[in-house]
Formats: sequence, C-alpha cells, structure tokens
Amino acid sequence: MAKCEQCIVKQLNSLKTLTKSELLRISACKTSQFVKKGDVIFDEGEHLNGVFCISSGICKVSKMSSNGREQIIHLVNKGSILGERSLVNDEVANLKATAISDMEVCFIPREEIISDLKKNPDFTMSLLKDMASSLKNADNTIVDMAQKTVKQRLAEMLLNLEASFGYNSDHVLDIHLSREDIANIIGTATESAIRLLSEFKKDNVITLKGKNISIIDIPKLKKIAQGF
Amino acid sequence: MAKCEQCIVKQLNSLKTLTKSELLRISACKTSQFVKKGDVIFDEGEHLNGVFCISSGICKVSKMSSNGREQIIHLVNKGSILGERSLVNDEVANLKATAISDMEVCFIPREEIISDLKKNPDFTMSLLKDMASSLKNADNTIVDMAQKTVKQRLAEMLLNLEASFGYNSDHVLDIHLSREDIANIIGTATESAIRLLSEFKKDNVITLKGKNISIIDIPKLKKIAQGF
DNA sequence: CGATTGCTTGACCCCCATCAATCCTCGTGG
DNA sequence: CCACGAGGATTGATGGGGGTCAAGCAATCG
Repeated sequence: MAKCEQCIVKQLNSLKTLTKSELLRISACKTSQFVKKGDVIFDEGEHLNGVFCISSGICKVSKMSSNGREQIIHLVNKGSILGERSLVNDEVANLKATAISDMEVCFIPREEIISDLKKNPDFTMSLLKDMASSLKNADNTIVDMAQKTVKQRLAEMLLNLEASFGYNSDHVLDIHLSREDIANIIGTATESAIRLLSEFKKDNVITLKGKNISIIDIPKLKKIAQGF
Repeated sequence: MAKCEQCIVKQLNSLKTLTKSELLRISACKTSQFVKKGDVIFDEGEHLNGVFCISSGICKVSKMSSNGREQIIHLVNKGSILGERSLVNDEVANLKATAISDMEVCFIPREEIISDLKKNPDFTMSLLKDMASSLKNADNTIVDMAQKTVKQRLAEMLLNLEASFGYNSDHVLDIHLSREDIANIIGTATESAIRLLSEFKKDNVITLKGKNISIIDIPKLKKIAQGF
C-alpha cells in the first residue's frame, strides 16, 4: 500500500493543502482497494463513513430518477475526491458511484478528515473552492439540460470529454463509454444517442470504432453545441 | 439603517455563526438598499465585491442559455445570502439576480467576509454545509431536467413553491410569478406552461386567479410529479 | 383612454421516446 | 478452434410531447 505523502494524486485535489504531518496521519489509517470496471463504489442511501480518493481509473456519478432511468451527473477522473458532501452535511449519499474502468481507490475514514477540517483552515477553504466550482458547473448543466436539444448536448459532452480526458496516442478519446452511458449523460434514450453519433460520423465530425471515439472537427462541434 | 446584530434575518443563514463583535463590525460597514420588483441586483459577468444579504422580498437567480432563453436556477427568499460563490473562488458572477418583488438588500464588502472566513472556522463550516446542500439540490434538479416531462416538472415546482414560500391568509401561494417566469423555471416555452396550468385547473388540482395560485390537491400533484 | 405588455388558445410540425427486429461482438465452453 | 449464446449496437417505423408561430383577449400604465 502506497503512502499518501508520496502519492502523486495528492497534488490534484484539496489534499494538497494538508501539511506533511497531516498526510502522514491520514496515510496511516487509510485503506486502499482495487475496483473492477462496473463495480459500485457506493450507492444512493448508503452511509459513507469517510471519503474516497481516486488513485487511478474513472468512475461515473449518477442518480436514479423516479421513472427508473439512470442520470449520470458527472464523470470523475483520477485525482478527485468522492463523498465530501456526505462528509460535510452528515447525510446519506445522494448519488451512486460506479467504476467505468478498473480503478484504485483509497478510503479515508470520516474522523480523520473532520479533524483536519477543524484544524487546517487552508484545507477547509480549498474544499469550499472545490464546491463553489462544482456548483458553478452544476448550474451550467441545469441550463443546458433545460434549454438545449439532445444534439447540442451531445456535441457539448464530446467537447467536455476531450477537455477532461484528452486523447491517447491514436487521437482516440481516452475514455470508453457504452452507448447507454453516453445517453445517460446527456439525458436521452440510447437509440437517440446512437442515431446522433452516426450522424456526426457521416458529417465527418467524429469517427467511431466501437467504443473508440475520435473528434475530428472541433470547430464544427462547437457550432453544433451553440445551436447551428 | 438597521443593525446586523439586531436583524432577524441573521438567524436564517450562515451569519448566525458569527460572534457579536464580528456582527458589529459588519454592521458598521454594510450598506442597505431598496430594490424594486424587476430590478437587477447583479448580472452575469459582473465582478461582485461582496455578498448580498436579503432582508425582505424574493428574487430569482437565472442564467442566459446560448439560444437566448433565460433559465431560472432557483428562487431566493429573505434570509438568504447571494454571491458567496463569487466570493469564494474570486470569479465574476456566473448568474444573474433579479427582484421578483420589492426587496430590501444589505451589501457586505468582500474584505469583511473574507476576514471572518479566515478567523472563524464555524462560519466557514457553515458556508461549507450550505454549499453541500445547494449542490445536492442542483444534482437533483439536473436529474429532473434531464429525465422528467414538463408536466412532472411543473407539478414538482408547485410543490416546491408551497414548501418554500407557503400560503398567505387566503390559501394563495405567497409568491407571484409571471407565466414566463414559471416557464423559465421548469425549462419550457411560456405557452406550454400556460397550457399545463389550465389543465391542472380543469382537473381541480389548483385554482388560478391571475398570478394568484392556490394548490388544492397536493396528493394528486405528488402523483403527477412521480409520473402518473 | 389608447397603448403596451402579458395571458390564453388554436394550429402545425418536428424532435425524440418507444417498440421491434436485426446485426455485431465478445466471452465461454465444448 | 469453432459454435453458440448473451448483451450491446444499429436501424426502421410510429406516435406523442412540446416548440413555434399567429391571432385574439385581458390587464396594466402613463
């Protein structure tokens, strides 16, 4: 099991504001686990007794709507922290986290983080900034969901994927999503998402090879996202 | 100009965690203003040099979508604070705040709040909890926008209005919204909102008299919101 | 008391959800 | 190594929800 104070991931999130001694203490009590693609890290309604720090891999954070369809709220890359909200307001999880690739995840017990929150104002402030940023994203997502067409949302999602996950060596998006996941991100039926994807392909905006997606024409995608 | 330490409103938000001396200091440097219905408190892109505390009245917080339609993100009642986000991450406002009734608003300069954030951990923690709660609401809204029909969303909105603003003496919802505002909350065209409202009226779920809305059959509304 | 703004209703049509059938892909076991 | 089954991907057909345009009506205000 690696040590927190040497973990590259700690540079990426709020944990970077912790002091060396705080990191050492956390490192001593954290647990590390491997999560296989498809496994559920935590589910709605569960009581989380700590937070998760993602060392590697990607997961989706989603919520069931009352009509039984899953809505993916966002995708979380390595270096991010999961479950801070439940920590802060001491409620059960409102969302579900599922691995969409094999992952390595560290679990930090509640009491450790709470004690740091109380003693280290920089850490609290950093968390506050993270949440402010998440809130801004959430507000923008609400506007998109409420006002944009499925086509616009798909274009925007592809641009977001590029910005957040980038390409691998072959100019292929470095994230593999099922068609169903894609549909559940933009909030539509699987068939609709598929139809639009193949339309984009025909128009030479993207290429498709199974789950491998390459974005060819970014300017065009941006125009589509704006409604042209 | 009233004093913060005597203001009833301070009981309702994060300011309640401030000490007496902190409140006195804030009270000394705050400015108070009356805002008329329809007036803009701040707009997208503006640089806010502090936060607003609502003493009385209601305002809408909205954002323009790229297709030119306004999306109302939420309604804010007296006792709430506006602009904490821009304070925390030091960015320009992402949203627009517009009075939908006559209001009285206090403005607290940035430096004052920042200094309290640094010195009073209870205050920071309280803000953190507020944001966690807002984030939860936002996530739930995303799911609703993405998955529910306009009819479901209208039903849900009416239930929310009742929970947040209650009735006046005549069992009329204690908030007056234009049809356009209603449409912009649930993310639809004005005509669609109107049509559904009159359908609800015909089914004896609500009554309408201009902007006066009374909710008659709450259980039925809940069923509609769930998709029946 | 006009005039401007907001409200209401009708007509039309397109986007997209849904159902159904087929095809593809990949892991498993014979 | 191949057959086969299961789940995912794709395409077609169809109907309804809801966006949009247009016209008439009510209400609010200078």
